[in-house]
Amino acid sequence: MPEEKKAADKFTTIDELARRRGFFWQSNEIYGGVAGFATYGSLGAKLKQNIERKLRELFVNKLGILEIESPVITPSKVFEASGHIDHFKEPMVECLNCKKRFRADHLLQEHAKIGESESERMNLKELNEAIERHIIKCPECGGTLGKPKLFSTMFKTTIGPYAGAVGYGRPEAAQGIFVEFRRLYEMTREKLPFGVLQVGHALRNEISPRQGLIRLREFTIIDLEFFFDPEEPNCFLLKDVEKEKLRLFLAESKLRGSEEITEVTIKKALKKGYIKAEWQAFFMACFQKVLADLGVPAEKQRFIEKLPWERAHYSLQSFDQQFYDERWGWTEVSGHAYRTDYDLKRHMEFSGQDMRVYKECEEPVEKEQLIIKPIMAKLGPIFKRDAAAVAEMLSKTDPKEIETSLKKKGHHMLGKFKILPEHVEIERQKVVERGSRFIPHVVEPSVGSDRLVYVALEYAYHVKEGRVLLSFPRDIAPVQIGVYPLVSKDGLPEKALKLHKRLLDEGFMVDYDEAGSIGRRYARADEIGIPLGITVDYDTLKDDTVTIRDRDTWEQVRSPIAALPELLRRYFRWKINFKDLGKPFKG
RNA sequence: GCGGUUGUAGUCUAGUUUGGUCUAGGACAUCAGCCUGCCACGCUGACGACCCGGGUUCAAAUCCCGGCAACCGCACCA
Repeated sequence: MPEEKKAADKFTTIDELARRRGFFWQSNEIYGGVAGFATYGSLGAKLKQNIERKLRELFVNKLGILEIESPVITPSKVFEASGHIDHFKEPMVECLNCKKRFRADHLLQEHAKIGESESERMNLKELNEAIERHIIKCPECGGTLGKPKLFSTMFKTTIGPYAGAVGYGRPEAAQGIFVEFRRLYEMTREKLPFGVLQVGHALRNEISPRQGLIRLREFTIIDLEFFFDPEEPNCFLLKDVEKEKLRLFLAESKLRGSEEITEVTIKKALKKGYIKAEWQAFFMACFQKVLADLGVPAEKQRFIEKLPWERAHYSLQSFDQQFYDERWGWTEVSGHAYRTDYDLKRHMEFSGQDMRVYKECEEPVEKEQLIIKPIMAKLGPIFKRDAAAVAEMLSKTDPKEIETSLKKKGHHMLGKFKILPEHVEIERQKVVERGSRFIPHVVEPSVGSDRLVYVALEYAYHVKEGRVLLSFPRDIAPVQIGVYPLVSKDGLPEKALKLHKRLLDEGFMVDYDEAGSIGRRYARADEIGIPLGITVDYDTLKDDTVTIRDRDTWEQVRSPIAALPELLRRYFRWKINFKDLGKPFKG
C-alpha cells in the first residue's frame, strides 16, 4: 500500500493485507469473534488448496501414499486407546490469593518429592489430598491453593441423544488412520512399507490462541503415517536424499544450553545416530524441500529435537521443523515423530482386533517343538472339578520349564497342584515356521496447513519501489494470469475478454480487469501475487500478439495468442522460464 | 486464564485528556462516469464507521460498569 509503515512488523502487515484483499480473517467478526478461528476468503482458500495440492503431488502421486478422509467427531474409546484422554488434559490449581495457575502434578513433583509417574496417575481427589497433606502453598505468593481441576484441551460433545455417547473432536488426523489400519493394509495388498495421508480439520481447545493462522483452535492438519517393518527399517528412497543437508538443533545441544546447529547430510545424521529411523530422516528431507518450494531458504529452516519430557506420550524421538519468523522467531511448521508401534498396539489392546501383520520368512524354519499334553483320563479323577483349570494352566506354562522340573524333581508345581510325569504326555513335534506376526512401526510427519499458508505469505511478501508484491512460487499463486485491455475503449476490452474466456477454457486461473489505468491494474495484481499479466493493446488488433508481464521483474515479452496455452502450461509446470514466453518487449 | 495497553467505514487514522459546534474529519481502497497508448495520473460523483450491552447526564465516540476481541508480558502449546 502507498505509505509504507516502517513501524508495523511483517505479521501485522500481512494480517492487514490478508484481510483487505481477502486471503483470510478472523471468523464471526459480526458477533465480535472468538480467538482461534479463521475464515479463508477466495484467494486464501485457493492458496491453501494449491499448497495442499503440492503436498499431494509429492506424497500421494509420486510416492504412492494412500489418502483417506475420516470423520472429525470420534467416539471417546478411540482417544482412550490412543492415550489422548489421559494426556490431553492438565490438572491445574489456582492460587486463591494471587490467581496464578499451576500444574498440580508439577507442584507435587517439586515440593512433595512425588515421582512423575505417580503424580501423573493421580486423580483429582488424590491430588487434592496430596496437596493438603504436604501443605503445599502457592510458590509465587505463599497463598492457599484451590481445588485442582482438569482443563481438557479436547473439544467434547455427545453423539446423538444419549449423554453416554461421548465423542471428541479429533486433535489430530492420525487416529483416523490407525483405526482403519486393517483395511488400509489390505488395500496395499498386504505389503510393507506403506504410507497413509490425511488432510483434514482438527480441533484443539487452546487455552489462549494468538498469532493468527499460526495457532488456531480449528485448523487443517496434514498427517502422514508411514508404516514399516521394524526389522527392515531401511528406506529404499534414501539414496535420493542422503546427500542433502539438514540443519539440526539437537537435544544434547539444548541440554548444554547451546544454540548450536549441527549441519549434516542425511547420511551422516543417520550414521551418527542423530536421527533414529531412516524413514523419518527421509521425510524430514521431503519437508525441507516442501518449505524451500514455498520460498523459505535453507538457512531460515531448522529441525529442533524435542527433549524427552517435551515429547508426546507416543513418541520415541521427535523433531519439529521450524522456520524463522520475523515476529516470533523460530516457529514450528511440522512435527516428525517416531511413534513406534505405540498406536497400533494400544488399539489392539482396547479393541481386541489383531493389528499385527504376517511376515513370511525367507526360508521356512524347521523347529522342534515341545508339547506337553495333559492326559485328562488321569487328571480328571485326581483333580476333579479343578482338572480343566489345571489343563489350562499347563497349556500356558512354558513346556521346557515343566519338562526340566519333571526330570529333576520328579514333579512340577502349578500353584497348589502337583503334576507328576504320568499326568502328562511329552511330545516332540517338528513344526515348520513359515512366518511371524508383528506390529508395524510408524514414523509420522505432521504439518499444519494453515501454517504453511502463513509461511508462504510471509516469504512471498516483498516491497519493490514502494509497492507490495506477493512473490508466490508460480505453482501456488491463487490467480495465475491477469488479462487486461491497455485502455478500456476502441474494442480492446472485447478482444481481451475473448482471450480471458479462452484461457479460462484452457484451465487456467485467470482474472480480468479493465478498471483504472494499466499501471494501477498491474499494481493491484502484484499485491495478490498474480505471476503473469497479459495485456491486449492496439497491435493485438492487428497481429494477434499480446504482451506478457512478469510480476517480480516487471519485464515484458511479446507472444502470439495462439501459442499461449502451451507456453503458459509449460511455464506453470516450471518447464520454461519467463524469458522463454516470447520476444523481449519495451512498453 | 491473569496483568498492562487498546477498540472510529474495506484499510490506516483525526477526534476521547476538559461530554455539547461530530449532521464524526481525512487519506488510501472500492463503485459509476470522463480521462487513460504500459507501471498506483487527474477530475466529478457515490458507497461506507464510533466493538457489544448496561449506567451516569438535559446531552456520551468521549465518563463509569460488564462482556467480547486484539496487542504485549506470564502461563499453556501432545
